[in-house]
Amino acid sequence: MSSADADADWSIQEIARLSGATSRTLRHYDDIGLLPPSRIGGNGYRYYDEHALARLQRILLLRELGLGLPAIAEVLEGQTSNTDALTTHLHWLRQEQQRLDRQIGAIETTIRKLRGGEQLMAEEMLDGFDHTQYKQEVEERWGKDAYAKSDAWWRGMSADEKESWRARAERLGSDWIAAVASGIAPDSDDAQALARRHVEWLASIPGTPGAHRDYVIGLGEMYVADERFGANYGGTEGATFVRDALRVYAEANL
Amino acid sequence: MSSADADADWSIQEIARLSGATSRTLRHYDDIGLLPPSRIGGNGYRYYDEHALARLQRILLLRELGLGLPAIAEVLEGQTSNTDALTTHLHWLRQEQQRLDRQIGAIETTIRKLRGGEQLMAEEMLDGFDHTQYKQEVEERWGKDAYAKSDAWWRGMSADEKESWRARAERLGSDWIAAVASGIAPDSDDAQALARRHVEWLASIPGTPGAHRDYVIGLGEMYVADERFGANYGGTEGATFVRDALRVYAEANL
DNA sequence: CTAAACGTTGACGCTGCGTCAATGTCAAGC
DNA sequence: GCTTGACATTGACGCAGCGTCAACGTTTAG
Repeated sequence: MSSADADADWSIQEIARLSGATSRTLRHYDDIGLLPPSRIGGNGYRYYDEHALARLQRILLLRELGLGLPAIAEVLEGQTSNTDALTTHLHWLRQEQQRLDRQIGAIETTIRKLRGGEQLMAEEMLDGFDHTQYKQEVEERWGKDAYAKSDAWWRGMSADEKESWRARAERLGSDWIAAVASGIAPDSDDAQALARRHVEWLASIPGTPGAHRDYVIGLGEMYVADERFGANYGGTEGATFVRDALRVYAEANL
Repeated sequence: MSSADADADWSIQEIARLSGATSRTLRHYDDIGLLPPSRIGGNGYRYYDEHALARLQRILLLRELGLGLPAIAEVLEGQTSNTDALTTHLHWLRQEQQRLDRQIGAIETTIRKLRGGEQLMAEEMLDGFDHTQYKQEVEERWGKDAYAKSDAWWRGMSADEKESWRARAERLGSDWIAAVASGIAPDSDDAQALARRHVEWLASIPGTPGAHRDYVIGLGEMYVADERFGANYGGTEGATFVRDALRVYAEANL
């Protein structure tokens, strides 16, 4: 009979799995009165029916939108309408976003200042390279004019082009940092995909050897050796990861 | 002698005022070992010298950029370089921003769905107006074709124009909500400036009476009476504030 | 009958202080 | 020498939303 289904209720773990919330969360919602169980067994166990499940779904939906539990409670009590609550919350989110915008701008400015100048990216890159132990090797292999060529390329760009290039470099750095944070290995598929992107990015800089095996490997070493470069990849730890990933990639594909 | 100045140190309240932090914050920084006082009196009082003050300034600077106290400690200990810490933090801020972006998008979508359709803004505005107690008065004064005209105006806009108009309306709503939250009075200068903006915005909609005294006042009443409009201003409370501000403005200027 | 799985009620932890509370100290004026 | 007010101290709770033990009953499958 279907009445058996209609009267059914579930244990705390069962709705936890049905809804995606944890049992701890459900007990918390009970504690603060947001979602009391529909029934409590003689053993103290909490049981929930489909009514409670529906209420839970609404709670989780609003929570995903970022509303606080008290605000959610007001909506469910009918004291506040959905649109009212969401509009208010939307406003607060916009404030937060502006705050982040300002912080990001301030940090970018600070980082650039710490580097000692805005347009030194390219100079630093090759200048830094020269500072490494690989200087001789590089000059022998790719010529002493590599620096000059790249410098001319950089100076030839418009401000917008420079900004776009910088943004691209930052996105790459951001992804490297995320990769490190996620705990994957340098030889994993994801890391190797990043390495490929990195090499393609390098190849887009004229005057450099580009996708050349020893150049890529040497560059990786430099990221670790020179803090100014490592900073783009989340510091020494990140730079080490990038170096290892690049080496694996270069030895396998270049 | 200048040596008297060089050896000076300050009480906790004094550096609090010098730095802008509160004394509670300073005691907290002492508790967690982030900024110990340079000297502790026999009475247990904390005293700070110019060295400690400089350290405090660095702390506050990094804190403004959003870094956590443990991260700041690492930087000051020299375990992490400035650029490393800032780059890592920058990455985390970007993640947060994307999260907010997604939430904002989801909420806007939800609100529009709740309203029952995207492009009903203008229709709702005048339709809702008609539903109020002011319908007769409005029709008598401004003619029955006001709705039709405005409807035609809205439908004549391109998608981009509509979006831009919607964004403008949302910014206005956002500012109203901020005004209410800040606790100012409806007849304050700031609120009246908003009212002016609001009226100018109204006047930009063809087919409406625009900056007409009774129209503006009646519209304000409608915001309170009809929840669909009040939602744009943070709910009933916000709508009431807008109504009062508009009335004051209209009676004084129109 | 037993072990595994699941249930319960506490209670601490995290971020960065704001905010009392209870109490001691110091400088200035009478 | 005493009072007063400003300033100092060390706790300790509170906030948002659960995660994470801990210590201990209950149900269920084998």
